[in-house]
Amino acid sequence: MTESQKYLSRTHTCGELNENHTGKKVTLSGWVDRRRDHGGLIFIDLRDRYGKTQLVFNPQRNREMYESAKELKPEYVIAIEGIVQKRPEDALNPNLATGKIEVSAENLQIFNEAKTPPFQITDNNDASEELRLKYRYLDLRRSEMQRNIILRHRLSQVVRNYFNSQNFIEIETPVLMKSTPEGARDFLVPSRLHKGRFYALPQSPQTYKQLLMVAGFDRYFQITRCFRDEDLRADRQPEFTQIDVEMSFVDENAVLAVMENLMSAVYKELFNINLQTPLPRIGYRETITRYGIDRPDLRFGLEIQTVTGLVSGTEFRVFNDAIAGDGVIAGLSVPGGAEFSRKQVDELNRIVQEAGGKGLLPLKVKEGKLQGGAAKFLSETQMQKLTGQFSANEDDLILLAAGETDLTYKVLGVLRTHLGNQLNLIDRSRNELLWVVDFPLLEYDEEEGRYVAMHHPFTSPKPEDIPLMGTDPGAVRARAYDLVLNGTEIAGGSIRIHRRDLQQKMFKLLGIGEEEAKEKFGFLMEAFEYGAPPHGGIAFGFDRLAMILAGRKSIRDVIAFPKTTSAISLMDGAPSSVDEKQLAELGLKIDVPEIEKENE
RNA sequence: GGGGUCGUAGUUCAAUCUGGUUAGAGCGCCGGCCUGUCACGCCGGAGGUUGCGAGUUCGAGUCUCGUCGACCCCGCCA
Repeated sequence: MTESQKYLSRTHTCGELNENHTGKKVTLSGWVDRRRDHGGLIFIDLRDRYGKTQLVFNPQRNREMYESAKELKPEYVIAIEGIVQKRPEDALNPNLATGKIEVSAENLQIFNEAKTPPFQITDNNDASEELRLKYRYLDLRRSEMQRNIILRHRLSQVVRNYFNSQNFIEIETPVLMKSTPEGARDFLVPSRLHKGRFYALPQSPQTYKQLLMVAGFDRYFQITRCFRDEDLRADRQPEFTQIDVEMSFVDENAVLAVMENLMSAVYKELFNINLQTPLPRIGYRETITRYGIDRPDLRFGLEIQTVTGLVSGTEFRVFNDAIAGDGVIAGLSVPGGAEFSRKQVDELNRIVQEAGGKGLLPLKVKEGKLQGGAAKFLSETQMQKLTGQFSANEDDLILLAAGETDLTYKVLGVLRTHLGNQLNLIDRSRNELLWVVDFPLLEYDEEEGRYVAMHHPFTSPKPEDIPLMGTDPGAVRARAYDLVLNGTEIAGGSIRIHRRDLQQKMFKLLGIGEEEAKEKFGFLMEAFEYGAPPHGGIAFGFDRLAMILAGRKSIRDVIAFPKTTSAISLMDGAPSSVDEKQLAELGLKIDVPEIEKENE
């Protein structure tokens, strides 16, 4: 029947028919979503990416159609020709865009039958992610996933339109590039023409976009894939997408303003939300002391207070040791926390210790006084000042931590995030964007015994801090900035070094010798000698941005074909071993004791 | 590299703590009935190497060890 039949070409999608089409002869195609067989009457929901439309097979209207509808099972791919008719008044479906009409079938074409899928293609899908990933093409049929992917598409369109309207040029940069030191592990690609040599996949197009600035493309952007061979997380995949941006003849303010306008366009176009700009800016040091993290979630308070001076001069060793060790005493106040059970407080203590801290000193606010192990060391005045600084009220719980400065703030940051979630303090309807600025240029890497770039080696130091490069490298601040949305870093960038001498100084600080610098970055250094403009830029984590905008907890939900936390593609089995012939062509030998057998 | 949660029917889970008869339920699937359903309804049925391997035991889904896999976190991710 299907072979001899003329191909039925759709005239409409499954999401667009309404009462105005009543009486029209139409053809729809799509997947059978559900069949409701009443014996004497069969309903079928036909689904495509635009929506669902109810088909009705009435034996009194068309006996043959009715009989053939009995064969139809979920996920069959069909075309149906029929007449649009209004539904009876008492059989409307207000939950469906097409719920006022139905199509009475007159002609059916089955393009393809379908096996029973391993999980049902429904919105309230509870299949395991493992199964969804293995059958990703089925998972992607679900409207929830389609919404995510379509939102991602709309986001990329807004981005392209915005940058185009602002005179930016989209330029593609190589995916096969030179392996560079510093940063993440590279994915390597062997070369057949040059055996024993390797390309690297870009961790980001950083050097290329700087060279484009030297070339005079003073406003560049690209939505591009980046690769980092590191361990995965809910918000980290080995390949991910960046919105990469670079501008010439700009300072921080110009870059930030362009990006704020981009975010305004995104919220306006996608959600019709007017974003308040300019966005707040907070210094790195300040965000650490207030939130214990460089990407604070501003959707809730619970700010950290530093009380080192306030509790000095006591007999309490924990405080005095911290002070003597040049550390801090800081904490936060939990509203109503005095009612926590012993077990709950122990749990918080455990979290702090897991994060590397020594522990917490809990102080309950009861009848205007503080209760707890540390309380007996505090004078009446100190207690009052403490409750004052924390703005603590009756039955609140002040949690203090004492110790080395960076660690103490870090553990309090972990504690703050935990409490924000546990106590449901996070207002999920809010979108809290902010800039974190004035990052340190370098951080000391204990393992390597040298300074490493906090951002990357091309980040410019603040001009007034350049003299410190020789004397106190750790104190040098960078012209770097991060954009943070609801506690997630969604973009990071900097004003770059554009002079060879300063770049060389930077390499030297990083322990990259002149030879190595020449060998790895000689092309960039040379370019700087032919007239490099001052420039700077930024890169957005496109997947993370899409994830947050889609209200998801994992970037896997906004990536069509993501990998598992062990970097495997469950659908196609990548990575896989290759045959000897391929290896021989590349001049490669595998030196792994036991190559794991691929499943299937 | 480290820590944690999980792995039982096609699927989502129960039975595991406290070892003991035939490993249950919802959804799906198959068959039957049903002309206004839309998560249709009703009746019946099929469906299991309890991830894999070893050990303890008279006896293991259950306890122990190993291993594989998924997910979350730390390290790592300029």
